[in-house]
Amino acid sequence: MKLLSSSSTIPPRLLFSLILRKSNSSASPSTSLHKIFELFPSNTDDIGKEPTSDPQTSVKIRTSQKPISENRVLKQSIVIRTLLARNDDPVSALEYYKWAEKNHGFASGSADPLGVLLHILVKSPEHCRMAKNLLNHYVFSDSVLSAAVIVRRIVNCSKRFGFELNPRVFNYLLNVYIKGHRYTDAIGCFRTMVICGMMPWIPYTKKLLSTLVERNMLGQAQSLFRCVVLRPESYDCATVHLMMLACLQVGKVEEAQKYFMEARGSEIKLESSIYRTAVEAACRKLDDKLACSLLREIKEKGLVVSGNSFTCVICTCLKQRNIVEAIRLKDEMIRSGHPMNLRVANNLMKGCYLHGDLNSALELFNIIKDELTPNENTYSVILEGCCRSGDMEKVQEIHKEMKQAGIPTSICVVNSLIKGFLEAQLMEDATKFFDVAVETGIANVYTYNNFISWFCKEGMMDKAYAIWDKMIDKGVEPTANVYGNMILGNCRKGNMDAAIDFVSKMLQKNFKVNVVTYGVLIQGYFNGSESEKALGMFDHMMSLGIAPTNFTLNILIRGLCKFGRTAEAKERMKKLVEMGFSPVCT
DNA sequence: TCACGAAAAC
Repeated sequence: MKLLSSSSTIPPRLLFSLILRKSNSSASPSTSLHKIFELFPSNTDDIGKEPTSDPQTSVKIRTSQKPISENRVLKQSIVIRTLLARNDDPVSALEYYKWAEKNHGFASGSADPLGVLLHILVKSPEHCRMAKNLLNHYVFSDSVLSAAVIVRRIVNCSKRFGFELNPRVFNYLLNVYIKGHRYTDAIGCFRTMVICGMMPWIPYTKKLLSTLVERNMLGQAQSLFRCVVLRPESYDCATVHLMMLACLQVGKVEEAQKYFMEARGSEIKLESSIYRTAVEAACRKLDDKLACSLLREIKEKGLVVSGNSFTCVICTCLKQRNIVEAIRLKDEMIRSGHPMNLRVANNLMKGCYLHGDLNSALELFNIIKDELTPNENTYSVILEGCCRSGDMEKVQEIHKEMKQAGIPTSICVVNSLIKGFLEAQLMEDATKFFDVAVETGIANVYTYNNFISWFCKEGMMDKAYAIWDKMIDKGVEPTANVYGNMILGNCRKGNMDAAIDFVSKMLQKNFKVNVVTYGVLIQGYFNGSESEKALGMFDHMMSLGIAPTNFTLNILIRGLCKFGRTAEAKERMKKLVEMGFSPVCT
C-alpha cells in the first residue's frame, strides 16, 4: 500500500519523463513495460522477495492491466526495493541494476534507482570507483535533469524508502560536474546539498571555488564562499587568499580587503602570502598608511616582507608625496637583503624632483646608470624633471643618451619636451618635435594642447586656431582642457562671441564647464565693460549648482565695484554670506 | 608578468 500511495506523490514531470524514456533496449516501450511485470511481482507482499541470483532464469509470465504511467512508477519502486534488499551485497546489487537497465532500461529522467545503487556501492571501498564511473556515465549520457533535481530526487527517495543518505554519493556527483566543466550544475549540486543538510567535501568545495574564480564567475564564487566561511574546518588562509586574488583580478579591491579583514578577525593563521596580497590591495587604493601598518604587522608576526611588497609600498608612499617614509623603507629594504630595483629607483627619482630637488634626482639617475640599466621610464622621469626645472641643455644631453641607448622616444616624452621647450621660449626646438610627432602620426591631444595652451596664453590666437584646425583635421578629439584654453585665449582678447561659441561646442560634446572657465568668462565680460553679461554668467553658473570659489567671487565683487555698482556688490556679498559662502573682499 | 602614465587656465 505504501508503494501506491507514495507513487502518487511523484511530481508530474517525472511521470512525463518516464513515458519519454529512452528505448535503448531492443524491446519497444510497451513490450518492455509488460516484461517488467512478467519478471517481478507487482504485488507489494512479494516485493521483499529476491529474484534468484540469475534473474533471467526466474522469468514467469504475467500480465498487467494497470495504466501505463502507474506501471512505470511501480516498476521503478520494484527495482528500488530489490536493490535495497541487496543492500549489503554491492556485487549483487550492481549485477541486478545492470541487468534491469540492460533488459528494460530506466527512464532517462529517473535518478532514483541509480541513487539507491550508488548508496549501496559507496559503502564498500572497492566499489567507489564503480560508483564514480556510473555517475559520470549518467551525467554525460543519460541525464535530462538538473543537478538540483537529481539531488532532491535521491534525497526524497531515501525518505520514501527509508535508507540513510550518504553524502559521499553527492560529493562524487559534485566532482563529476566540476570535472566536466558543468559549473551551473556544480553550483546547483552544492547548494542543494547544503539545503538538504549535507556539507560538501572541503577539497571539492575548494576545487569548485577556484574553478569559478578561474572562469571569472566571481559572483558565484563569492556566494559559495559564504558557505565556506560558516564552516571553521573549510575556512582557511588559502581559500581566503584565493578569493582576494579573484577580487583583485577584476578590480574589486575593497572586497578583497573585506575578505582579508574578516580573516584577520578570525581564528585562522595568516601566512605571508596573504599579507603580500593585502599589501598589494592597500597600494592599489593608494593607502600608504595602511600599507605601512601592514608591513609592520608582517614583521611583528615574524614573517618575511617580500621585496615586491617593499617596492609596492615605497611607490605608494611616493605617489602620496610621503618621501620621508619612502626613503626609510628603501633603506630598510636594502638592509633586509633585497637589492635596489629599477621601479623603486625610477619612482624615487620622480619623488625627488616633485619635492623640488632635481639634483638628488640627477644623482639617482647617475646611480641607476652605474648600477642598473635605465629603461624607458627612467629616461621619461628624468627628462620630465629637467623640463620642469627648465634645464633644457640637460634635457638635450639626456635625450641624446637615451637615443644612443636605443630607447625610442615615446609620445609622452615628446610632449614633455615640447612643453619644456615652449616654457624655455625655445620655439624652434618645440616646433621641430611637434612637426615630427604630427608627421609620424603619434601626436595626441596633449601634443596639440601644449601648443594651443601656449599660444592662447601668449595671445597669439591665429596660431592657436591654426593648431586647433590641424588637430581637428587629423581626427584628434579635443578634451575639455583644450576647449578651456581656447575659451581663455578668446576671453583675453575680448572675443567673447568666439569664447561663447566654444562653450556651446563643448556643451554639445557633453563636457562640463567648470568654475574656472566661468570665472574666465565673467572676467572677460567685465574686461569688455559688459557687466550685465558678467552678472548673467555668474547667475547662470549658480543656477547650475556650480559653487563659486573665492577667486570667482572676487572677480564678481571687484568687477561690480569697478563699474561703480558698490551697493549691488555689497548686497550680493550679503546674500552669498547667507548662502554659506565667505567671500574675502579685496 | 608588469609596474611614472598626465594637465592648465581666472
